[in-house]
Amino acid sequence: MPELPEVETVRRGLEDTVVGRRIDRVRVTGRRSVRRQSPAELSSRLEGRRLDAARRYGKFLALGLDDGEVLVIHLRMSGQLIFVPVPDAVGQAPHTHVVLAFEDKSELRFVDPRTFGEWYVTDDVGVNGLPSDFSRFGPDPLTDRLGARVLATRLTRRHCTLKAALTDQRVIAGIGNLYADEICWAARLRPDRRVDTLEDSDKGRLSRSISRVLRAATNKRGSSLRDQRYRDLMGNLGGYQAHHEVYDRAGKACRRCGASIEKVRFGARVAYCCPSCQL
DNA sequence: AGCATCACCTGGCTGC
DNA sequence: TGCAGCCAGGTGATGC
Repeated sequence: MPELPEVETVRRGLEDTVVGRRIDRVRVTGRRSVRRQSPAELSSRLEGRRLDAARRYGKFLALGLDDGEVLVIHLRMSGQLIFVPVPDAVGQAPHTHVVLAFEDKSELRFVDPRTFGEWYVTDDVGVNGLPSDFSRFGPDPLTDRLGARVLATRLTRRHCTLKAALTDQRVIAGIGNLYADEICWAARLRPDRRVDTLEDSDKGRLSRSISRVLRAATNKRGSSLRDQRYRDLMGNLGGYQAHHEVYDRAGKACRRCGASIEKVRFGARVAYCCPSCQL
């Protein structure tokens, strides 16, 4: 499931491939991927436009068009973008729901088995080139500075668990299930710890861990899990899975203290953590 | 206001 | 072997 490091890897791929290309034809075949507007409307607002910029905020992609509008793409659980330079040579993968065909015949294809992912075009764009309603999200830890003081402010008057706060996009944008667990381990804090019990020193470690884990994962081009679902635009796997400390490591030894990693369940979600060195 | 729960969806896994 | 049933997981809506 793509989170910030995976989406950032895809964004960089988009910058290297489709930015600068003009859209010739849009094919929407899936029923659910375009739902805020009709597929016909989406197509007519895209066809003839040139892609001018590939931006990202949290887990959202925002592709700037040459008329000022923005194409927003969210991959959600299983969405994948594939760049195909020579379409005739490559058969279309199952669950391909949207295709942008460019004037030079190359294609950007959207594959999404679980159909949670979404595409829409909006003209409600701020000066940063992002949709105005993205202001409801918290800071993006890769592009905004998220120091201990800022983080502490964003966590005040909250009584939820640390993991719930980390994955709440209104608090911080871009963190999901996997990286929340990895960040908690790096900060030596339990994911089910109540945020109102955190000391200043905890928040300091937390802010450093958020930045460190997300940067390291982005440098490794994200994580591909056992299903190898996540791939970048060119079909390459990510490399950060080899560096996971807790995620999907139940029963294995903590590489910091040797204790057995636990899979703990709270609320409707599951989290992985070390019962010994996370407090 | 803020927190918890649910709906959305389907490939893949578990267990009988 | 076959199949039913469950699970994952981000976001937004709904309920409390």
